[in-house]
Amino acid sequence: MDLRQVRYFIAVAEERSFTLAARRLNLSQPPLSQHVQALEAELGTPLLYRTSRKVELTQAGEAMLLRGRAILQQVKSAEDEVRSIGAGMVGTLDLGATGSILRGRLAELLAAYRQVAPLVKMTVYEQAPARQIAALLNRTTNISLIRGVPTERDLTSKLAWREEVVLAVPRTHPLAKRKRVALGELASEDHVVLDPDSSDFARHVQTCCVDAGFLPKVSQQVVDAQSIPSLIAAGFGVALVPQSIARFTTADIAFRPIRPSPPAADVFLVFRQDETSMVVHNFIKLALRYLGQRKKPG
Amino acid sequence: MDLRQVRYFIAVAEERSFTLAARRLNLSQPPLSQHVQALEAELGTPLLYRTSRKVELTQAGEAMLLRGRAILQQVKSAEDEVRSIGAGMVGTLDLGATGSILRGRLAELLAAYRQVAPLVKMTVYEQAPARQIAALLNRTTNISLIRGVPTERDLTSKLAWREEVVLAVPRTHPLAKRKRVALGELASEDHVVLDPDSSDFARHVQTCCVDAGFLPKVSQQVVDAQSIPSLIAAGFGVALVPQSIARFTTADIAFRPIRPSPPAADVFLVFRQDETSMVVHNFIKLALRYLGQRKKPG
DNA sequence: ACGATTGATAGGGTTTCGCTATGGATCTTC
DNA sequence: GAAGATCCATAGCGAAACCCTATCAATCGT
Repeated sequence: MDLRQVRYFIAVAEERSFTLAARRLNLSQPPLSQHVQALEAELGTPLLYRTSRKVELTQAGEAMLLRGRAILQQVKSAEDEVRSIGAGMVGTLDLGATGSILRGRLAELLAAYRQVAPLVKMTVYEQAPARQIAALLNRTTNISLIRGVPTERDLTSKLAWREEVVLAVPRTHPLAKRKRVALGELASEDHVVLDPDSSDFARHVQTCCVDAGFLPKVSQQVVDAQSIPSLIAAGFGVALVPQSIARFTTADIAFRPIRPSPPAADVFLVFRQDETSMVVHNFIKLALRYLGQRKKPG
Repeated sequence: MDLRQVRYFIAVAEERSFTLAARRLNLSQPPLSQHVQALEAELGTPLLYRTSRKVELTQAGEAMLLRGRAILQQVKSAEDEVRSIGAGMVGTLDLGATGSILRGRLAELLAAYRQVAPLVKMTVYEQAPARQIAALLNRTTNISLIRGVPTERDLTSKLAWREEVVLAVPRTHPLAKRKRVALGELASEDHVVLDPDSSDFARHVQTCCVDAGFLPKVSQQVVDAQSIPSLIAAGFGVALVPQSIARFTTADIAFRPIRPSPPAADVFLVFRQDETSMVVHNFIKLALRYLGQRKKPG
């Protein structure tokens, strides 16, 4: 059985006429007769009761009409679905990110993406960078956002955005009065730092300080970047934080740029090199375009 | 989209190889590649991720595989259904018959038919002959069993069976001692008769009696042939009944042949000349064959 | 490094497809 | 009531699709 035969038969059945159906199908009448005959021969039963004046459906024809419509509908539905998946507009997308990135700029990125591809089922896993790499490699996630490029050969990285390192101090602190601060001036301060085991940003900051000639004196170590502002406000000292953390600020805290500025903390989109999912590629394409448009968001 | 393309793609997807799939399809490998390419081009997305060493499904391919299987299954199911209907093994069959015929030989005929075509939904309407003709003409029923051929030009009749007219008398009646009885001998008897308005058999008997030179003296008129035996047993007189009524007999009654025998009451299968239902034609064919095999049932 | 295997591509013969022309049958119209 | 119109089926022909064999490019295994 051929879909063309089904389409042709349905046209004849609906028009109750070979001639009209042929017109509708942009076809001449003879091949239409032949195809319907072929279908009837294959099914071993007449589908149409023909007189030279009118065409009526047999019972088998009635059934064939209903079933044929259902088949064509299913075919169309399958085409649409496959096309959507192929275009990366339908499917699943599993992301990995650390809490600070997730609640920072990633949230706005995901919101923008959801507007473009609302049928994609997104899941975000909040995990430490090392776990994210592992998850990418064992195909638990498709994309990760991490600071720094992983060395694994199967992974590709693309720069998502750069975050300047800024100083967070209590408003009562002497440095709060300054317009900008040099990194070396923080050698004698108490520092609130993130856990370097789980935070690439913490390691980045540590490297910057070592390059500036000192090892920060740790008054408090935290796991979640969001807890830093309240600790600063409570007088635990100062902290070097990504610029984006400023969104979680309170009135008690001031943020000041570091000058000369240390290297920015770069956030990368990381994914498998052999990734086949069009959803993933589509997301990456849209994300880079979106992030490129607004390099410096509020 | 073409069913062949779908079949070919499914083979490749299942075998994870063009070469093996081509072998399974009794086809060489190049046209297989081309058909899959054509399908991918039409859907605007790759379905397979090919290296020169192995073939894997893309997400779109996974969806296409599932949908394709469903489509082929539905096609096969449709083919089976249409074929069955075309062979007259599935569908509906509405019959009309009078009570005596229905509870007589028709019951056994329907039982035999049900064994052959158990999927046919049968409905039997018990109605007077005139209503049966009307029901046939307005397509309420497909087939009727009536005595005598209707005159309507749109109807076709085929002899189903012939029923001899026999005499029913109480065992105490003088005629019960006879081996056979002539019709003329019944001129002076009291007769239990069916309603001639609703019974072709009653009219047939009446004609026979008139041909024999008398008009039966009616002691009692009934509508249902089944009530005759008990009335005979109760002494209401004699009755001329179809042979098949003997199955409802009791010990108090004797049946005797009429000699010389009057014309038999012929029962006909009647149906529309333009009937298209294969169920109907199949039933008629099977019924005539079945009835022909056992002309004289017990 | 070389042979074997896999999928893609090229070219040719056969089948299928769709078109025009025509036939047979019925309905409409004058 | 006969002629024309309409409808579906058939016949014959040119074009397109299809499937084949032969070959190429790339990768895997020895």
